[in-house]
Amino acid sequence: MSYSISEAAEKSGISAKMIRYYEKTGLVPPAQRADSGYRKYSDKAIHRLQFVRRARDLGFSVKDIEELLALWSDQNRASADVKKLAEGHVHALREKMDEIQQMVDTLQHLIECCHGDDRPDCPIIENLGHPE
Amino acid sequence: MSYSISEAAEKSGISAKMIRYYEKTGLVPPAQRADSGYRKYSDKAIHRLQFVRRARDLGFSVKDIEELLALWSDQNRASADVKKLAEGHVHALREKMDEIQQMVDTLQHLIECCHGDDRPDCPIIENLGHPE
DNA sequence: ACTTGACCTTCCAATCGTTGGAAGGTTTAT
DNA sequence: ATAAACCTTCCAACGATTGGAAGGTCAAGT
Repeated sequence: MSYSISEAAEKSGISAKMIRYYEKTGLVPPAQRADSGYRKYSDKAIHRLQFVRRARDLGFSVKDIEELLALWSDQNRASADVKKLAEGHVHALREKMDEIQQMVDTLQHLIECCHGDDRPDCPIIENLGHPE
Repeated sequence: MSYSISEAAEKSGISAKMIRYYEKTGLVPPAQRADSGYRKYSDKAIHRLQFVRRARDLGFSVKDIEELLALWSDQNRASADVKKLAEGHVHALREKMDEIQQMVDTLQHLIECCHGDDRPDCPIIENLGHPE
C-alpha cells in the first residue's frame, strides 16, 4: 500500500510543502514516483516522516535530526551517542530558557512598576531609554 | 559632535551592518551624511540606537520596537499603551518558555532512562520512533 | 466523452534578524 | 605615493516555513 503526499502529510503531521522541502535538502530520501510523477509513500517512508516530526516537536534542528535518523537506522549504534546528542540539545534549550527567563524577570519588574494609566510617565520606556 | 557608523556601533552595541539594515527598513530615520557620503550620528541618534539595542535585548521584535520608539518620542503617550505592549510580549515569552520547558522535561526523562553505553538499545531513539 | 474540482508537479519569493562578501570610494598616516 | 582602515551599496546566505503562480493528473458527476 502506498500513499499520496497529502496522505503522508496527514499521517505524519508534516505539511506537504515541508515534506518536499525535506526531500530536496536530503533529510529524507527521494520519494518513489507513480507513472504520473506523483510522489508515493510506503508505510516505512511515513514512519520516517513521523520520526522527523517527533524530533521537530522536541525542538531538534534539522541538522540534529539528520544524525538522529542515521542513529535510528544504525543497528550498531551506541546509545551513548544518542544520549550525547540529546544532552547537547537539552543544554541549548536550557540556555535559551534562561535567556527568556531573564527577559521575563526584567520586564515583569518594569510592568509592575508601571501604573498603566493615561499619564505618560512610564518606567518601562524610561528603562529602555536609560537602562541601569 | 558626530560619530562614524563604527563609533555608533561601538556605543550602541549594534553592529554597523544592522544599523544600516535598521535604516533601510525604516526602524531608524536615515542618518545624516558627510560630504564623502559617510553616515554620521549625533548623540541623539546614538541614544535612539541604544534604545533599540536595549529593546532587542529584552526580546522585542523589530515591529514592537517601532511602536516603542513612537511611544518613546510621544510626550502625550499613555503609560497604559506601553504596559499593554510589554504585557503582550511577556505573554509571548512565557508561552515560548513553556514550550521549551515541555521539551526539556520530555527529553530529560528520556535521557535519564538511557544508560548511555555502547549498546544500541536507547529509549530516546525508541521514543522518537514510537512516541506514546 | 467532457467538465469540474481537487489534487499533484516545479519554481520562485517572502518571512525574521543577522552575517558575510565583493567591488569600489574616502580618509588618515606614514 | 602608498598602505591600512575605514566607508559605501548590492547581493546572498542562514533555518524553517509558508505562499503563490503556472501547469499537469486524477476521480467524480453530468
